[in-house]
Amino acid sequence: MPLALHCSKICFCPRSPVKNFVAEPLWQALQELHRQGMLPQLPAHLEFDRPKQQTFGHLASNVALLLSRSAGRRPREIAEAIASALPHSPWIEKCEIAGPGFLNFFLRPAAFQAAIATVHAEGARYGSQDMGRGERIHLEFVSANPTGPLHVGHGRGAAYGASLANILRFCGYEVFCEYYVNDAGRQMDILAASVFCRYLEAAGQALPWPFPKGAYQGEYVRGIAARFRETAGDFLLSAVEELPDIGCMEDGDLAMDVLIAHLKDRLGPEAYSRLHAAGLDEILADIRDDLAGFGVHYDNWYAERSLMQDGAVEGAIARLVAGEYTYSSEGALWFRSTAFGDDKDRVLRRENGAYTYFASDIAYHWEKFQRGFGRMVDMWGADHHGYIPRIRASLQALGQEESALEVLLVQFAILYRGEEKISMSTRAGEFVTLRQLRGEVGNDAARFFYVLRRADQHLDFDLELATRHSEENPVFYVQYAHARVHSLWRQALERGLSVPAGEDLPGLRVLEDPRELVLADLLWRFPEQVASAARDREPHQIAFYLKDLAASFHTYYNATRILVEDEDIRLARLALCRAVARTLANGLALLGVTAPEQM
RNA sequence: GCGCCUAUAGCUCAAUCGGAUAGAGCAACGGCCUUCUAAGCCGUAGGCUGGGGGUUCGAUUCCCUCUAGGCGCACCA
Repeated sequence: MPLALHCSKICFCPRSPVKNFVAEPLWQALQELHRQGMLPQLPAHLEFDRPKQQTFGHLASNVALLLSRSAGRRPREIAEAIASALPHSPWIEKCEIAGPGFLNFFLRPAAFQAAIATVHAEGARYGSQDMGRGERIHLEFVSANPTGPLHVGHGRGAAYGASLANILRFCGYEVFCEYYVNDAGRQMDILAASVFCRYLEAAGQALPWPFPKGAYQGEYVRGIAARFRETAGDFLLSAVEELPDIGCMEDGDLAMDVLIAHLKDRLGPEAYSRLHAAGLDEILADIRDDLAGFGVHYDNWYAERSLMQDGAVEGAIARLVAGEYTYSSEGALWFRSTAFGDDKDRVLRRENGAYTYFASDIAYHWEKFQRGFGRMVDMWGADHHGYIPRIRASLQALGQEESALEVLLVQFAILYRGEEKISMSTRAGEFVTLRQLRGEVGNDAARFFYVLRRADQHLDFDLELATRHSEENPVFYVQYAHARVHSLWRQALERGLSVPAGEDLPGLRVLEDPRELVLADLLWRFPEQVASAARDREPHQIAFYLKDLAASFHTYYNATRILVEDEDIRLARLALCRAVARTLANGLALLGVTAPEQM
């Protein structure tokens, strides 16, 4: 019977009582009217809205409005017929017709009491579901160049990606998180040259020109150079002879290229690669450690160089060539991306024979498909949005299902300290690192603040606010609600009052206060919210839900005495509070935020 | 110039693939601690959802246009 009960808004959560409580009687009524001939067509699925206004009930259906056309009758007329055809239900108090033809369902307290029982029964799994049905999904996020420590902009991508991974896993997807390491290419050479310059300084060798402005200016480069010199000795000094005079060069980028070419030539492949690795290895280790400390974990770190080494780049390009999507011009090999809607064609192999970043990225995405991922989600900085058309073009040219790639753009986080805006530039070495941020505001506040906005919105991150332990700080607001519940437990035990024991759920029929029902209604909503966040790839929905739930709890707590003498009432209220704490903890866990039992 | 994104209360942001009277927090104002944590609660005020047009039972949401911001337009990554 309920085959067609796929309700996109409610039935994402198979265990939501709503489906059984309202959808089934409604479906029966619709079928009855269908038999009677009033409704020639039935909807493919039922949807419910949660009305913003209490007078509109707990759940609303617009089915009468939708069927109006095919039935050739006015919506209200249909609504009235449906309402009178509804079978009796122990969960439904009444059904009203309102507005243009909405059916507003009012539920009995028993329905909400059942929701509380569900939370207890499912515990840490409450809110989880199988909408993903084990589908494999590849998540790539952060993937910052290993040319320096992560800064607060990367932190946003990290928090967003890790939270999204948690949410998708909770929804039954098999999630694979990967960090793409851009360890090949010019930026890494610039890092190597930067380390070289600092190395000379550490060795007491004066540079014949000022520290290049095209090099990485950050202090961390000095540290890397000093440690490299300790372990590797002075062997790099051979490259000092006949250093090119780049001091007089106007073009900083060109100057770096000249310096890099000199180093490669003078040191030879092996020594140069040691210099190259000195920066890369240390910075990558720092990034891994930083992310792990932030609660962000990857299943794999994928090296761009491995694509070069195992021929994946050549293989992918060969396919493009074979498909006649390429041409040669001005000594370079071009991909005809304009054939797939890109603004201009793109270089794959430069005049000097080196592959572009784009070429390895094509190979990388091709390789993801080879590994069997039917769906991949890339999280990129918003400044890379112009890159999307060419990647999509390459997927099409390679005959891949283009819709399998989702690109989520993460806007920059703009850092403030009160009114003061803190500007950042990696190259100039002026930035607040993620590590500094974590030290200053803590992991919990950082993780929560980062996902408090939609990813595609600019984020103003106020360090002052995040560190303030006050009512203005939403993360403490939510955590405090959780801690309060545990405080109740401690209080009860101290006073020798009985509390709900183990698996046994006390009778909940005494929970009839409107505030209690509102709370239970919110609990009920959690699985729906999780599903919605997963579908839209929007962790902020969880953060907002948690703020709502915490607010409702604080209201309830202030208005209602929990630890009363009457044991039936006390146990029932404690069970409700416990369910709130459980739900808060589950939600916070999805965001990588702790749920302290005491504050 | 072309393309993408954005525009909602004084500020920062929500609004469940189009729903009913657009919601929170902060800031402002007024209340609540001899009682379970005041890191809390209650109340008041605050809006032509940037302007205009279209689609329909119904638009903050979809389409067009204008305005104002952000970002991107490399043989960098």
